[in-house]
Amino acid sequence: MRTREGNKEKDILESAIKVFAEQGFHKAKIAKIAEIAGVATGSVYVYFKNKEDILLKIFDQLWGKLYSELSTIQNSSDMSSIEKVDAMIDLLFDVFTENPSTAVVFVNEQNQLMRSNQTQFTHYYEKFLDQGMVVLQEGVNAGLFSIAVDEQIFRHFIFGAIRNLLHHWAEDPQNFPLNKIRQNVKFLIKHGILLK
Amino acid sequence: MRTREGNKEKDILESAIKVFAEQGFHKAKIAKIAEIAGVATGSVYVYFKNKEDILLKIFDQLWGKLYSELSTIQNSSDMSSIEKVDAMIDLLFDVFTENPSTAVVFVNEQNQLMRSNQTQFTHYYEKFLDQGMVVLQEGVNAGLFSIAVDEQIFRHFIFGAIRNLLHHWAEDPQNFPLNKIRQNVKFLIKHGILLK
Amino acid sequence: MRTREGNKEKDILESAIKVFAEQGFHKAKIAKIAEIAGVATGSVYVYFKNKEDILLKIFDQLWGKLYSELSTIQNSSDMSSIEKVDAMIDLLFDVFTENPSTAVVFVNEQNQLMRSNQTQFTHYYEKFLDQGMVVLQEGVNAGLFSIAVDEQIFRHFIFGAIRNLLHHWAEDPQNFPLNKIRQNVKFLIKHGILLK
Amino acid sequence: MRTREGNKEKDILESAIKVFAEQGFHKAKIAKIAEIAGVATGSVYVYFKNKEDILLKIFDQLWGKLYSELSTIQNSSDMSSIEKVDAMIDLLFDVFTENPSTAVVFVNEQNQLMRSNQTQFTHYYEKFLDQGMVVLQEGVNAGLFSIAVDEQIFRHFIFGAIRNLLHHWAEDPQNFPLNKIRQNVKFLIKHGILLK
DNA sequence: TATGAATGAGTATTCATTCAT
DNA sequence: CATGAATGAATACTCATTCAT
Repeated sequence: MRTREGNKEKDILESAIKVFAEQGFHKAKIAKIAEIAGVATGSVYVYFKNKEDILLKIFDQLWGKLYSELSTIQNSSDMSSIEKVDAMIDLLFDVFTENPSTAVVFVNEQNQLMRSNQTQFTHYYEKFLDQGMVVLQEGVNAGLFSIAVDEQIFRHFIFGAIRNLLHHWAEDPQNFPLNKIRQNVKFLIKHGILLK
Repeated sequence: MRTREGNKEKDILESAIKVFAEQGFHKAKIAKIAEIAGVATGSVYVYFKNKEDILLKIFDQLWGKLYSELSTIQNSSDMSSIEKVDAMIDLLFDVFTENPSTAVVFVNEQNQLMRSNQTQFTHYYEKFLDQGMVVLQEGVNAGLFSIAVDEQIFRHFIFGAIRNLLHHWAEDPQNFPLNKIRQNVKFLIKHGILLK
Repeated sequence: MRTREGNKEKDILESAIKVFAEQGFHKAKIAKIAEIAGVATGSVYVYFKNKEDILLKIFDQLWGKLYSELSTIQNSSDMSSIEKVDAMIDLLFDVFTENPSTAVVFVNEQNQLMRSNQTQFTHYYEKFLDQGMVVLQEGVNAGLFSIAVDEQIFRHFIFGAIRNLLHHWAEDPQNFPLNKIRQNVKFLIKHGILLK
Repeated sequence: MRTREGNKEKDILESAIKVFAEQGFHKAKIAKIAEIAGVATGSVYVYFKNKEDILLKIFDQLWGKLYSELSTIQNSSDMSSIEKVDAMIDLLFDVFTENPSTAVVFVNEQNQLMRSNQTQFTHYYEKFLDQGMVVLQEGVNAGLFSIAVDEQIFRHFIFGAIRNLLHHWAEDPQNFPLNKIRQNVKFLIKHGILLK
């Protein structure tokens, strides 16, 4: 049988994102992923080493894209550090808005995967985070950002905050309009909650 | 009773926290939890309905304690809203510092559990969050906190931030001294990253 | 604590008959039997060696009673063989009518028990059957009953027939009035289905 | 397919009949059934939903065959009702003689299964019994059979009698030559035990 | 490449039985 | 005798992975 133009690997990956988002990694069944992808169970193992490898490639794709786009922002010499931070936040929200299932998988599974698979996890993730650090450092150097905050701590602070918001948005999009979240995050990062 | 002293339920709960923290819920084996608790496998089912019930009771205990202590803070009429927010943050860091394994279990398992078990999840969690909202609202009413931020969004913002920081601290306590994290979080929440 | 006049062994036996009848032997739980009998789980093992022993004693009681009453019939010198056969059938129907749960347990469990526990099974059962054979033999000797039929075969024939009818009566007493069954059985045993 | 020839479903079914007959349903182990069938444990679940489903399919096969053959008898216009009854009895004895293990499973397990699984039990069983009723009714209408006997009662009478005899034959074939049983049953059904 | 029937290791849970009190 | 908390052996079922075709 000739598969027209079908990209089975892509089909399986997209199917897996849906199933992982709905069922969670552990409860997701390979047979179900294959069924939705329209391929045989065994075909999954033609393209992926095992179940975890699918998850790994999902994150590889995700962070590869995010890193690539962040690089573009970072290289925009006409943007201030403040604008770059806003653009970073927009980038995260844009990517996850377009791929809500991916957001759910990211929120629910990435931590566990990173724990059990420290060596294989995509290097794009670290590169993305490092790139973000550069933006922040530039702001500090330019006298725009406070030096009272440790960069590593800030990175986990802001990342955890956004991740949690995306999580709740993905579960209940109605009550958490993304634009409002986006504006609030930008404001909080810059000014905190204290007036003045 | 065959065993003179000892609270088996407590032993099992503490053992389970350790094992869940180390292996994650899915990979944790009941037999291992029983072994570490020093009881027979079957005894686990004398005190807990099933594996998930152990997790539920871990969170019930955790949020029960946090809610109780937050209530004390909230009722301290001699504290300003700003001091109360600081106290809340200290509370979270204190409790998790004293129970690092619980912190890991919280970070890794609570989301998944809440998804698959919305009805049974401890009500203390919601009460804790609501209590936190009251503190924030008081600050807004007192003209101390910005009204530019939606309360629900702020709650998930700050909660996600702290959770992520605790996660990285629990995994690598050396490189993330908790006191520094604590001070940075307090600062960021109040002032954000912008100078002035 | 003093138990007034309570005969715990009897209570447990009666409770067990109910539970075995409702759930079947394998699905019946000792804890449930104890609960209904109003005793502690462990007390069951004061009076019975194990679960199977309860069943053994149920049948011992049943066949002991049936054998005893059959002996009375057998010794009635004023009854003809035909009358004795009728009386035997009445006896079976009477005993099981008074103890429908026992009928269910007999029908569902005796075969399996006899298979797995050939040595311990109550000797009253065999004695009852042997006694029945004597009645039959007397009828043959008196020229009343056909000699075309093997006694062993007849014994299993009539016994299986009655057991099956009791089974259906116990499950659905409305649609199988016992008196009608009783009359039909007596007729069939004597005359078969052929007219003339 | 890894195995060239061989019908695994059939192998498992036949293996299960043997094991169920020897051990009884509850004591039978899936692993043992698989071993005797020459397949892996998991393969059992490729063909059967669960342990009970195997039993269900055993009875489906059994009663499907019996019903089919009884239909042939019933449609034989050249047989009298008396001959049809004889043929029915022969049919039962023939089928069970050829499959002694199936006879044992039937005798020991069908009642319990029908109780716990009223909805799923094979419809062939009821159809078989109904078909038998038609034969009997024809005999009554033709003035051959007594009308003193309720059909439902007769059906359970004769069925229980034969089942019990098969049971004892299956357990001890030496002492119960089937041909003798068969002849005796035919005689008893027609004439009963009374001379003349 | 693609398939899907076959595999078998792995584990939560049950419950008859025990025994310290 | 009576208790019931504690025990731990026993097993049906799942599902990621394989491999003959």
